[in-house]
Amino acid sequence: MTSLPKSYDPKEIESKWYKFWQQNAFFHAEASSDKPPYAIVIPPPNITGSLHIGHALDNTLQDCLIRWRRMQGYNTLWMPGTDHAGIVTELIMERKLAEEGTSRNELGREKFIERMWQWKDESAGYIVSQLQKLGCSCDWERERFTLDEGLSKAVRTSFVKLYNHVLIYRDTYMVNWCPMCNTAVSNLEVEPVEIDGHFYHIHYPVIDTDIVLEIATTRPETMLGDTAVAVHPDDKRYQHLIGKKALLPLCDREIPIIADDYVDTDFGTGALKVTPAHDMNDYEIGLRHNLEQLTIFTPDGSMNQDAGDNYVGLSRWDCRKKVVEDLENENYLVKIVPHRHAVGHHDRCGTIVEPAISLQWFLNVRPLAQRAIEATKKGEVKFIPERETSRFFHWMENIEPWPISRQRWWGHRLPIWYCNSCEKVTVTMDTPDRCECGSTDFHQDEDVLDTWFSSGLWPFSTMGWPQETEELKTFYPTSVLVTGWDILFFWVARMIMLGLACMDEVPFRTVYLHGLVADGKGQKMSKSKGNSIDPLETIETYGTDAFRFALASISTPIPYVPLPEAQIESGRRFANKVWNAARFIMMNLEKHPIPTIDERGEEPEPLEVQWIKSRLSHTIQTTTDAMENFRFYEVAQTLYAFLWHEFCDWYLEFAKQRLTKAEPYPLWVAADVLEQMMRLLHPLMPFITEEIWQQLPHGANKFDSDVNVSITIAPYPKPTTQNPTVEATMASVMEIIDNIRSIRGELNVPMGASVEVHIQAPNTEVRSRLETYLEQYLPAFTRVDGITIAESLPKPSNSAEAVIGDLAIYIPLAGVIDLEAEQARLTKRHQQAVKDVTSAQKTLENPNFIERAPENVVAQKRELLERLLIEQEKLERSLSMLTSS
RNA sequence: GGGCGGGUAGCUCAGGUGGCUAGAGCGACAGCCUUACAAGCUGUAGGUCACAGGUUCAAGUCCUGUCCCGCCUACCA
Repeated sequence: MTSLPKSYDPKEIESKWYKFWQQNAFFHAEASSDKPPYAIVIPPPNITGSLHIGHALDNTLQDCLIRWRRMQGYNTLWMPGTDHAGIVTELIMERKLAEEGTSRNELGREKFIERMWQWKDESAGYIVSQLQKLGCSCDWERERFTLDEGLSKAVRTSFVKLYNHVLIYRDTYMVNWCPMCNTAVSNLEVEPVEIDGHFYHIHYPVIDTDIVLEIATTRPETMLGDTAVAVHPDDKRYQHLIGKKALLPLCDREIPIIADDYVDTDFGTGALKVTPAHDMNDYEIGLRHNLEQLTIFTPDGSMNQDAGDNYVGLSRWDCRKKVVEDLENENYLVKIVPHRHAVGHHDRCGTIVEPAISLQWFLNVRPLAQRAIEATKKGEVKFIPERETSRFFHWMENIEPWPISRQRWWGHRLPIWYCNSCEKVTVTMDTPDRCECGSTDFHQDEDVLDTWFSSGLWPFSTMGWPQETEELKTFYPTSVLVTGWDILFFWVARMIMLGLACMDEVPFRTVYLHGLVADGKGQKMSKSKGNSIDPLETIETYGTDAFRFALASISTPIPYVPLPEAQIESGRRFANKVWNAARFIMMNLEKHPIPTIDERGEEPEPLEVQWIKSRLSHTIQTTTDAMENFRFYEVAQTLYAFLWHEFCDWYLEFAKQRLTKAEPYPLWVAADVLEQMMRLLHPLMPFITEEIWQQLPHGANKFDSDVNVSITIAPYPKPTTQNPTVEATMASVMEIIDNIRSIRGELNVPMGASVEVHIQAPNTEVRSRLETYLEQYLPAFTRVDGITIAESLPKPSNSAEAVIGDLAIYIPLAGVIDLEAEQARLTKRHQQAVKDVTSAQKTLENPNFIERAPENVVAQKRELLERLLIEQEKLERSLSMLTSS
């Protein structure tokens, strides 16, 4: 008896094979090789993080590509690694510290970083082991971490290089400031969220007049930092006030009334309070009019001394309340109206960001973006789906300087030193020895780099840059980058820019941007929404292969791919189906072992063998094309349909039938087809395919001995011949079987009951084919009591009938047949036939169609109509017979 | 305000350059433990392809407009 259990149990099998693969270093890429290179760098997950559904999809697809190319004989490198993920990771640590009753500031920089490394060391293996559970065939010997020595050197090297090209500079500018994280962030990290706020209308009295100006603001507390009121120069209502001064309520400060085009006369009251230190637009107005920039917030988002004695120390929100109260008490508040508007939130911590003026380091990305655009236009990088290209261009064309310094500790410290004597700035790889002024006393910049800076170097820093390594020569530019469309700007764009800047070459040839996993309702899965599937739990319940197959199945080009539980169940059922097909074949192979090639005689190829080979070839072709075009859902669907509905539903039934007649050859072919299917399926379902593949017969009678070590390095199947004639013949046989089954089903013939089948086949050639094949095949699918095939034969009384073109199939059902049911059945078929005939006739009656449509289309239509007319006529005749009898 | 994606069976989705009688999975219904598989087998039902025009011999597919849904993006305080 075979060792395969009745149901597929993934647990043991999965851990067994992953170890085997690793021990044999199948995933290791050669730094140089005769094989063509194929490389993917992993989007590095957070070192302290755990596998979420987005990772699962992303890495499954990458693994599919990598395994597929490896089998195709490429020298494949899947470069793995992790990211230090600056701000998020620090935030989590800070939460931990708070629980311990301490804080980052209490610990101090050195101790804090020590803790971070400790935590990193503790958790580093976690995410890696999860990726391995998922089956990822990464080259783990090359694993990298963004804070590694090598990668840190890459960061410093690129920084110095960019600085020397005057692309990195320091500037005082308005940036988005997170009061929670106490750092500047880039505008990409700011997520605008629509919130229900208010419009506060406030009176600003104009000095030396009785006039009051009414301004409207959503942030009344910022008035404490107002240094002007602006109106549009053409606004008749306010023109006469330009040049006068307004009295700022609560502050007793006189501020100028200025004219600026920026002001929209139709919005609000048309009078704009100007807070140059706390609003991007006001900042620019301030620069134009040389206004004072009055900062009223502290870095942690409360009011500073300049907000005035009444407000100092209050939080932004408490201050707002108090300002509104005070305005009301002093009769400056006109009204408060509800107003919905977008407010920027820090995407890492959710805090409302504060535009603030600060001294930061910037990377001038404009020239880099220009190069990236040109390279893309030249086709050096291709985006899939193509629509992403326009999103990429749009962002690149409107790009702004990137603030790269972060007032944090966990990350790459800026390689910038300030002389303690003369203030001179030195940017070098390591601490400078001495300053121009002769001093040897320096201090390094306190800030670290935006995490995305080091991620931007990932495709080459992981391969040893700035050294000129063999890996870089072999694998750069990499082949594909696979990630979600949501980080096109964050990461992909930066990699392209930095790749061009540092390597003079784009980092990858193709960018495949997949959708984001959504729940059954189409909502993006996320931990915060609580609608997320836990990949590890899913793997535990369904098995990795089932999960991976489900993920591949949903990978259509739409932006949000729904992953309902049922999809994963479907994956599991499929795995089980695969398992049982293999089980069936192997059980029978024990009884009918495959002879070696020498022992084997010339076997005649029965129709079904020719058919399955042709279908397999077709499947290989479709699957390969789909893989080449990143159509993973099509790969999954094609393999599912072939394996289940052609191989299992039909071919194995044929093979069974042959076995009853002691004809094992089709079974041997089944083993061969299964073996090839395992290879086709391997990129999607690595574990079960390895298990089955290993159990299939190997050796002289089957495969080359040097590739039979593992399916991971077995060749990906290539299409052979396809045989349309055989396929057509088989299709007609199948159609007859389908019709007989349908009649039995609809007329409630019990499973066990045998029926006679009479077939009228006027065409000689068709008749002889049917005589050959039906005898062989029919018993495999339905119980028959004898088959009669003739050029013309009478319809037996009390028989059911099916019509296929000029064929008529009669099944005598004396005593069983329900005449009414049969009449209903035929009537329905007839109605459909009439409908189809009418539609075909309409087309063919149109002279323009005959004239202008391609010949083959016209011919096809004619054939169709002919066939439909015959069917219609036959059905009519049968119906009239039925009603008259 | 711009731009993109979507609206096809009860649900979730396929339907590259227009051309066989519009498909799949899941679900529903009916019947089956037919010794590979009940995570299975067999059969059945279910669609005026969002709407309105247009181009064409031919439109789910191309064009225009409209209506919904989602997303990206923008300095309207």
